[in-house]
Amino acid sequence: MADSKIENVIGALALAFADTLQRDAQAKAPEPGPAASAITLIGHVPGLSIERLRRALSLSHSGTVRLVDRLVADGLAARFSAPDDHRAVALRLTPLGETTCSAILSARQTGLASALAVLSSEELQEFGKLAAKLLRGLVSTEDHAYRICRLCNYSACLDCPVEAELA
Amino acid sequence: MADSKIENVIGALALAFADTLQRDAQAKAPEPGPAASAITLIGHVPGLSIERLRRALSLSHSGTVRLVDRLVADGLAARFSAPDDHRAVALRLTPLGETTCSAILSARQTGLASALAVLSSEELQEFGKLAAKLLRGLVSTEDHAYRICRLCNYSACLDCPVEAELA
DNA sequence: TGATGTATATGCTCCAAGCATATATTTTTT
DNA sequence: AAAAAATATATGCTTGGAGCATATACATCA
Repeated sequence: MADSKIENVIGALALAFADTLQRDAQAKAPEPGPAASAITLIGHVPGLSIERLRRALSLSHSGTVRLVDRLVADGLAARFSAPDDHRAVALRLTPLGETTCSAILSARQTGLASALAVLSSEELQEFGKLAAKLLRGLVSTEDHAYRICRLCNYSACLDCPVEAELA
Repeated sequence: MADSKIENVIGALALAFADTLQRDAQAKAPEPGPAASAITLIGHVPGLSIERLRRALSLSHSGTVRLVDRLVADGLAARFSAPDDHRAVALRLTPLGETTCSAILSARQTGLASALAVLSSEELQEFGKLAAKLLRGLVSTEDHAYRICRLCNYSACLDCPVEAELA
C-alpha cells in the first residue's frame, strides 16, 4: 500500500510535468497538438523522413503528411528529396522554423527549471540520477527514443542516457 | 549546462511516464482522450459537477457536456440534480462505470509499477520523497489539484501531498 | 524482369472541440 | 422585493485534425 502511494505521487508528478511541458511548448508553436514536437524533432534531425516522424509522434501516415503540409504552409519547414532514398522526403527547418524551434525549447526549459527550483542542488542531482536510471530502463527501439526525446533540447544533452541505452 | 541536461532527462522521463499512463488508462476507457480521466475523477468525487470536471480536464464547457453525454450513453455515468444547487448536475458512476474505473486504475498501476521496477527499494523511497516535494511545490488551486490527480488511485493515496499542500 | 515491400500523397468521411446563444437557477445590487 | 448580474447547463453550428482507403513512385528481392 505504501508503494501504491509512491506510484500515485510519481504518476501525478509525471502528468503535471508533462502538462506544463506541452503547454509551454505548444504556446510557441503555430498550432496545438504534435506540431511543437514535430518542429523540435526536425530541428534535431535535419533530413528526417515523414515515416520516422510519424513513428516518433505516434500518428497515422496521412495525419503526419497533413501536419507537414501545414508546417510548410506556415513557412517553418521545407521538403527536400532524400539523397539516399528517392521515395523519401527529407524534412528541414527554414530559418523561421529554427527560430520557432528555439522559442519552443527555451519556453520548455524555463517552465521546467521553475518547477525544479524547490529542490536543493544536491536533491536535484540525486533526482536526476534516479530519473536517468529509470529512463534507461524505458527505452526500447530507436523510434521510441525519438518519441521520448521529442521535446528535448539536444544541444544541452551531452551524454544522453537514451542514446547510451541504445548503443 | 549540466543543469540543462538534468532538465532534459527529467522532462523526457515525465513525457515517457505520462505517455505510458495515458496509453494504459485510455486502453480501458470507451474512447481516447480525456474520457479516462473523467471516469476516475467522477469515481473519486461522486456528485462532481460538470463545471468542476471541465476545469479539471481543461476543456471547453460544451466539450465537457458532450463528453458526459457520451459517458451516459455508454452506460458508465449518470446525471442527477445536485441537492444544494439546482442549476448544477451531480455526476455519478454506474456500476459498469465503477468497473471501468477500477480497470483504468489497475492498468495504470501495473504499467507504472513495471516502469519503476528498475529501482531498488531504497532508490524508490528516495525518488518518491523528492517527487512529493516537487509535487507540493506545483499545486496551486483546488481545480489544479483535481487536474494533477486526475488519474490517481485515491484509495491508495493516504496522506496525499497534494491535499497536504492545499490544507 | 516480375513481385513484394516501403514512402509519400490525396479524396473522403467522421467526430471531438470550440463559439455563440438560449434557458434555468442563484446571488447581488438597488 | 424587484431588477441585474453571475453561474451552471444545454444545444445548433462550424471547423479542423485524424484515420481509412486508395493511388503512385521508388526500392528490394526472387
